[in-house]
This record gives sequence, C-alpha cells and structure tokens, in this order.
Amino acid sequence: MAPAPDLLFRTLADPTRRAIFERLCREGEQTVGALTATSGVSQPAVSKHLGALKQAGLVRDRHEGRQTHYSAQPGALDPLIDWTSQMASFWQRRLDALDDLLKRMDQ
Amino acid sequence: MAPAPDLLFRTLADPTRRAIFERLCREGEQTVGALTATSGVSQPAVSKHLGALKQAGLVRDRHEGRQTHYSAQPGALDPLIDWTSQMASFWQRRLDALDDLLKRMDQ
DNA sequence: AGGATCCATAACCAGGAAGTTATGGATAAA
DNA sequence: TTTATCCATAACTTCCTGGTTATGGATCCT
Repeated sequence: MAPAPDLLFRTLADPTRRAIFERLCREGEQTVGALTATSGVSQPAVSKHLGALKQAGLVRDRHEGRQTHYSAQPGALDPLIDWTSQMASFWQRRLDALDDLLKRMDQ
Repeated sequence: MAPAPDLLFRTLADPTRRAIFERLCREGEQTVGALTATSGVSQPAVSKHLGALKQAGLVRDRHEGRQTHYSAQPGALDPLIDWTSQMASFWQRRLDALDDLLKRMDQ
C-alpha cells in the first residue's frame, strides 16, 4: 500500500503547523507576513512550517516580488480520507461477519 | 471548535503506533503478546503505544486472566473525518465563490 | 508451593523537532 | 544609490518522544 498517509499525519500532527494550514483553507492565499502576524511564533518558524507543508504537498507557493504567497492544495488530503475510510471498512466488514455469525446461530 | 483532532493526529503520527492500530482494525482483538510478535519493537514499547492509543480513545482493552486483549474503537476516527471534510468544504466554498465571480464577469 | 508466562511500569538514553536569534539575498521605496 | 522590507536559511538550544533494559505484580501450570 501507499506510504502516503505517513507524511501527512506527521506533518499535520503539529498544532501550529495545522493551524497555518487550516487558515489557508479557510481564507485562501496568504503571504508569509500575514501568516506570521497571527501564528504566535516567529517568522522563521512560520517559514519552516510552510516548508514542511509544501514538502507534504499540502500547500503551493507563488512568488510575487519580494513576497511569497502560500495557498492550500485541495487534493492533498485524499490519502488521509482514503486511509480513514479503509480503517472504517475494516471494522465494518468485521461487524458484518459478526452479524452473519449471529444469524447462522439463530436458525 | 473541538480540540479533538489534535490528540488523534499526534497519536496516529507515529508509524509503529499507527501500524498497531491498523492491525487491530484489520484483524480485530489481539493480545499484547500477539501484537508484539509482529511489531518489530519490544513488548514495553508496544504496551506504551497501546496506552497512547487508549488515551486517544482509539482502542479498548479487556483483561482476561494474565493477558490483555486490545481492540480498535470504531467511532474514534469521527473527529478526523469531520476535520478533513471541513477543510474540504472550505476550499470548496472558495471555488464556488470563484465560480460565481467568473460568471458575473462573463455577463 | 514453586516456576514460568504475560503484561505494565520505572528509569534511563538518544535522536529529532520546534523554537529562537542572527544573517543575507532579493525586491521595493525614497 | 541608499535604505527598508520580505522571506529563507543557518546555527544553536531545549524539550519531547520513542526506544531500550530492568523489574515486579498477577495469573497460569506442574
């Protein structure tokens, strides 16, 4: 299977980083400066988080003059959705099996 | 909003721990010994991971004699699903807005 | 009862990760 | 051409976490 969820989980595990990503999802494209203003950490810290998010494919960057605009990358969460639904399907299947068993015992 | 996804992301970020959880989802209830056998780490390490998973509400434990059986807790992933779909809805809404804008510009 | 097995906890260690300050390169403004 | 702003990178520090071994309590077997 794809080792894809791993990087996503690791990247989204940090609250500060996840907050940055959430804000990009909510409000769309933002500059580093704008993100720094509300993040509660220093500008270099924000830059590092953005680097991590970018490496995980969660954001895109666009350079414009001396500022860099970052935006959330929609499809990037798909592996996460796939993983959760797969886990869900696993225990669903096991519930079905249990159901079957009970039915067979019933007759 | 609920700070719920935080603990989930942090707990599932570790590959070893996530592997244990995946196995419990796939194969159902398992003893600590059985989980240790295939985890690649020591028994105390497995016990600690199971403790973390339990604290996050991802697993349940059931004591039977001298062994402890662990099983995945289905609904525990719901906050994760909620979070992802919320993020998805955010950029969906923004795409809709863009669509509207383009339509207005068109006429 | 005595020995073996299963698991959890304690104590400790090492690596990584998130934060900081310092700095420099590139672009905009004066 | 200076000067100021924006961002990224480097260097360093601190702390958390995942791993280990050692140990002990509880239960099962002989």
